[in-house]
Amino acid sequence: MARSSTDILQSKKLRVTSVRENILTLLLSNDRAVSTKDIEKELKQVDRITLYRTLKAFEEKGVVHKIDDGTGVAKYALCIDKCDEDHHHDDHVHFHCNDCGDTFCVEEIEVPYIKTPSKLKVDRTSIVMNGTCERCQ
Amino acid sequence: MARSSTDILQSKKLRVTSVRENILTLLLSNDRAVSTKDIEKELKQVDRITLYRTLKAFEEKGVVHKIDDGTGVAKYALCIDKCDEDHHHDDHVHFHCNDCGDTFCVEEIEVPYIKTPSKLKVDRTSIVMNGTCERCQ
DNA sequence: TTCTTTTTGCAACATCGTTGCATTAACTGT
DNA sequence: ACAGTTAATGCAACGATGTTGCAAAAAGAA
Repeated sequence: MARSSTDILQSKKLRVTSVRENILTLLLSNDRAVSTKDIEKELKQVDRITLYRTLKAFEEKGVVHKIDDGTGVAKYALCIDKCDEDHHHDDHVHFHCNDCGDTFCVEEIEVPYIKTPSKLKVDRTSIVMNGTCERCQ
Repeated sequence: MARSSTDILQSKKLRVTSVRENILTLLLSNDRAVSTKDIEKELKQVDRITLYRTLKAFEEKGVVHKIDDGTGVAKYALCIDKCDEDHHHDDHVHFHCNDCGDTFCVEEIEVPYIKTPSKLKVDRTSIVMNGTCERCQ
């Protein structure tokens, strides 16, 4: 049950650096998915390229998962503990609010089984919902 | 039941130009969704900017719908006759083959009803499946 | 502390998409 | 068929997102 940024990095065998700790701390304090722009705005000293590479490293190690909410900019959210480098637990629905623009994971809903034509071999199903979130109604 | 590119343009009150007819003809002859790059490759004389604007116009009039299959590049597919400028019939699943890279609409499957936390007001649900298509197995 | 490996930051580049503006082509009414 | 209006096209320039190569700096191991 890693909860501090340092713990998470060490448990995933990632070098503990201040950049990584800062990014991870920001992710820990957000329940919504954040974009690279969000992070750049918060952590002004972080180099853009480093940020991309850090997030890629996090993704590969199962620390975060990347969310494509249809807005065209990638967003990232912390993986819950089930994630590792082999398997991402992002089988939940992602919700994007058209008002505030926030995107977050809806852990309550599992991706349902959808019957597909037998000719197709389905590996992954991703569901994005658009609408209005609780705060914006 | 508009089937020729000219018919489609006229029925949607879009000016009939050779660029539009060429793009539309290409879309008509493809069952898979095509990217701007695909179109540029086929129709070399078409200006990139014109292409983007044409596709945007088509989208607004309900001639095509834009598909985000998670690869980062937008793809377009002809709307079936139900589409108009107010409502897009893209409530079907989109399937992206990881082998050949093709993306297409799976008209057979309607987007199922998914029970959501009552706090969320859902306007739209989009489902993208990843896997292997019939030809690639 | 020293050595090795990774990370960082810079520059430069690639791709996707948009905006402004002048030119050209398509439609409208007569 | 023609002139006038409106919309589409093509060019240049720009913006946002993301990547690669390389040298300097920092982390971890001995």
